[in-house]
Amino acid sequence: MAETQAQHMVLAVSTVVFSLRPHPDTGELTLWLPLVRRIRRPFKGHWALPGGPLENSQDLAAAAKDAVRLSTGLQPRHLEQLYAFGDVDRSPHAPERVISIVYWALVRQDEDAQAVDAENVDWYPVEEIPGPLAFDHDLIVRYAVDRLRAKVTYSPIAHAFLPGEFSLAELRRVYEAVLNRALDPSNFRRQILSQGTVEDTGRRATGTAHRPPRMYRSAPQSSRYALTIEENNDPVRA
Amino acid sequence: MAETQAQHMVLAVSTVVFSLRPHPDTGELTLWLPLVRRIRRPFKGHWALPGGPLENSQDLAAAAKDAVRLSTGLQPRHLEQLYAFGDVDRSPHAPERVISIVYWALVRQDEDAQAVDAENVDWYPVEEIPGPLAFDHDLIVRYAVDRLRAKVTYSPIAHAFLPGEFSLAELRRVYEAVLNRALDPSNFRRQILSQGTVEDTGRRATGTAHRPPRMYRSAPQSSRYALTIEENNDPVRA
DNA sequence: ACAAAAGTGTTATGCATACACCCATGC
DNA sequence: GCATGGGTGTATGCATAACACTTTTGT
Repeated sequence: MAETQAQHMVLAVSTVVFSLRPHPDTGELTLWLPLVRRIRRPFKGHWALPGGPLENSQDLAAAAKDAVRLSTGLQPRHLEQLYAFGDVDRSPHAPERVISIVYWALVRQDEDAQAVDAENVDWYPVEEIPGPLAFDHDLIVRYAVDRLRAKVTYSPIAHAFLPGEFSLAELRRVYEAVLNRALDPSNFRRQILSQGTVEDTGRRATGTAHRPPRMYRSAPQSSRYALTIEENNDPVRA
Repeated sequence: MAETQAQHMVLAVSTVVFSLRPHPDTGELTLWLPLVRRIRRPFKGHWALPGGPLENSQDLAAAAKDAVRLSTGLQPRHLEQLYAFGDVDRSPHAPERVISIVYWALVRQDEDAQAVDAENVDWYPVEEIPGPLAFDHDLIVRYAVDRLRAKVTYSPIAHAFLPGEFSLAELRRVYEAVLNRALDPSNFRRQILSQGTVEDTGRRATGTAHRPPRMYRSAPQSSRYALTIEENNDPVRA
């Protein structure tokens, strides 16, 4: 059975990598992601998600992390499995059937500034993807954005975009960029503080043109699950 | 690369199948699932989730559905991808590395009564699994139960356990069985009716030993997504 | 009549939203 | 002083929960 499989299937791992950068026109913070221009068939010349075939000795998450590192030189601060895509007809012009296990990742805003893009890699705002992408990657990107937007509302993943210390206004701007809508500063403050997901460092920012804000750090999680270093919600052994 | 993969990996699809049956001791409705006793190494003699290697011409969901049909003769009324498990060390004594894409499914209570279990298949209450299961299937079952419990609170999947027409008390008992706690009948009624996920058939049940309840059917979904026949929430093409 | 479950009404509580207003700093 | 964003206080509406109460059937 394994032999039959082997000749006609490839198992690949890809990653949708999110970062926050100002929009070139409006200057507003928005979601960006890196794409890789394909240099071979099928879909030669189209843009695609970073990824590649799964190596035999690699865990799935490790392969997803490698996709980030190899395309951008960055280390993801949050990594989580999105979905496995494996319809028989999803790679129409490919020699083999491709099953893709897709992850999504967040990178820190300050680290993103030092991104070293590999050959044929470019970043795009999620609303301005140079489509159609290769394979079913348009669908995957849309799904990943939906998941990120949903998850940010009930989980403290937004912290993963920020450095170790941040003001609540910075955190709010992250939420606003992800959700693409303005949030009330005072209510946002109360909600975040009541969650207990951040703690006051006692320090304040300096050099602002106005009242200096308190700086916070993200608090150690008190989930009933043991969390992995990426703070994802994968099923874990107790 | 594909050749290297081929010799050492197998891609399998398994399904966690949930049904509702009375508990043998208490008589209370609880979650059950079918397990398959392994007749070959590795984990010979242990119980495992229904499933098998992915056929080349099969979509992932079709393979998951086949796992249900071949083990129990049943047709799932809800089918949804759970997670892809692929750690290098998850199949320690197997000749090859196994990557499993796992689905979870719900079967209707009335159809379950006609289940025809295959050889070496038996059902167990989810809280009384004859563990340890093969591979990492204990972990998978626990994760699937968590997902079901979470999803039932914000999605009308519970309907999938019930036949075309049902009373709100029957629906409530489904929720109570899944969540494993009692729910206030009056508040439950209001919540369900305000969601608009059920509609009154105009008929009433007969032969009850008390006031006959109205019968409802599940209402057509008005999601912004096109839904598949299984009513899952997989990413779909617009 | 009584038991049992269906179904309605009322109230309390907590959370999200909206928004008025004060605070502290650089210029 | 004034502009700017940080930060606090308060009223309102909505969803949930708790529970008293009425209705309708079979026995």
